[in-house]
Amino acid sequence: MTDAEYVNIWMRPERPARGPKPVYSRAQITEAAVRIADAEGLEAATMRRIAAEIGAGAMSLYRYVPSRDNLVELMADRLMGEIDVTGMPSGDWRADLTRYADGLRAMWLRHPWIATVQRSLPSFGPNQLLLIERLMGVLDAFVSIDENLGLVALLTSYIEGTVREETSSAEEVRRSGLSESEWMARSYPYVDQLVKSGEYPIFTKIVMEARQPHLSRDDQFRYGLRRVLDCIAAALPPTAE
Amino acid sequence: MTDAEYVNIWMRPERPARGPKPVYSRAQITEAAVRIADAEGLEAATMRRIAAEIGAGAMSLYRYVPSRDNLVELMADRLMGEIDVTGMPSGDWRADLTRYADGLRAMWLRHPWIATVQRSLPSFGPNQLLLIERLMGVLDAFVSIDENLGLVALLTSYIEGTVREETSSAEEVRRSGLSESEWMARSYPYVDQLVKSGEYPIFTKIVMEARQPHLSRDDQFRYGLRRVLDCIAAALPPTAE
DNA sequence: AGATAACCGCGTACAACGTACCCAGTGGAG
DNA sequence: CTCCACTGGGTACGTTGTACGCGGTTATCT
Repeated sequence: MTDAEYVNIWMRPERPARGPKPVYSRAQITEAAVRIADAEGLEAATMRRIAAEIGAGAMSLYRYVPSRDNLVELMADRLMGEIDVTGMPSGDWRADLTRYADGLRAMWLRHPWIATVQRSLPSFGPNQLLLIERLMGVLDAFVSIDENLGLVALLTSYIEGTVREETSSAEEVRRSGLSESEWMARSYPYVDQLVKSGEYPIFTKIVMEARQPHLSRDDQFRYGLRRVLDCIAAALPPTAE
Repeated sequence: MTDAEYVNIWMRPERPARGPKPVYSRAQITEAAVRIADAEGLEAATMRRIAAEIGAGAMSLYRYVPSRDNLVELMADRLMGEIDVTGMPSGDWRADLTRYADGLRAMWLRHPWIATVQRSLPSFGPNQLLLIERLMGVLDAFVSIDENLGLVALLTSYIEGTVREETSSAEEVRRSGLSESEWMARSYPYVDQLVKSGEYPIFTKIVMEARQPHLSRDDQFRYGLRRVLDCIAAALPPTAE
């Protein structure tokens, strides 16, 4: 079986049997790539840039990783490892799911570039697998596996959807290369024109509302999360609480 | 004001005052790009490829669109236009939101590449604006604008989250260039190894369950949607029904 | 009517990307 | 010791987005 015949990175052995000791490692490369993506966006994490970060030649990375796409999969799984799900299920499903929600959101806020990579089903890295076991273990005693999948998907969708909205404008500012105030000044005329046209009353209400003092992002998230958890509670048998 | 100073495509006028008549149009270019992306994925919609599709030179496109990123924004807004929200609010909020949900999901299934483009707040294209007005008009009479934003976000997150899951493995197959059966055969050893290890009982349950006959995707979606709508109903005042 | 300036389509060119290929050197297995 | 599977990495190729400039076209101004 040649390297090209692997369809999944996780099956490919990292260390060879013979030959000189490798100087670098998958973990080290992944770490460097994540560091660059955090600071300058995923598109800045090019093979040459990552190699330079760890002091290697560009082509050396391909001894450890079959392609850039696969490296991004490694990066995504590394991020999953940041979500603390130890001790789940604890017996208090609400507390467990809240901890997961906070952890997932915090991870996304640390690594907003994760929004641009779509994970696919077959890419079950070790960290993602562990997350699935622990997280779905929380409701496993109460509902069928199908129901469990649906409820976890609902929760995760809520978290990812809201955090996507939270980070998107910040990412846009970063990608444009403009300062935030300058970017706001550039965007203003368009929004102002829409508001003044009078054709978009609800959009206008949103804009006006956005200018008022609000709950913090955290509180807003918690508020919505409580609603989702209530929704989940309604799907559980009465024995669950 | 030079072209470079526009921060938003929607402010840039399409037609000039003087000079020869343009042969092409933004709409035509966007249409061609969407057609290519549907058939071969967003990454296949390169500037040269799009230009070839409409019989133009590669650089001609830049007379109509400032950059490829902006063209993708145009494409995304064109897709928003496919969601039928005419006649909303109709007075029956459940029916309205169900129609929106079905429309959004169907659009994503037609254009799965939309998952890879992250929309940002400032990019309010005409179709997106219209969608916001109609969709948020549905609950506008019952709740505050903040509450409305939260509920619509919850609904949209559910739809996009589930449809993302639906399309991700199909997209993976397409990107790999393998046939579906060949791809399944390649993936099998890894999943099998995980199952046989005995370390992932819940993952194993998921895999076993997936081999059994199921509700259709549509029915599964409708089932989850009903749960989300019930959750929304709980947040509305009693006068809403 | 003629001059002007703003626009048109598009060919050429360049930098940056992922990565195929090749090389000389290295160290465990026989 | 010999062998060869492996190492890091240099060179090179195809593809990408797009800056620039050309010669032709047309609405506006003198």
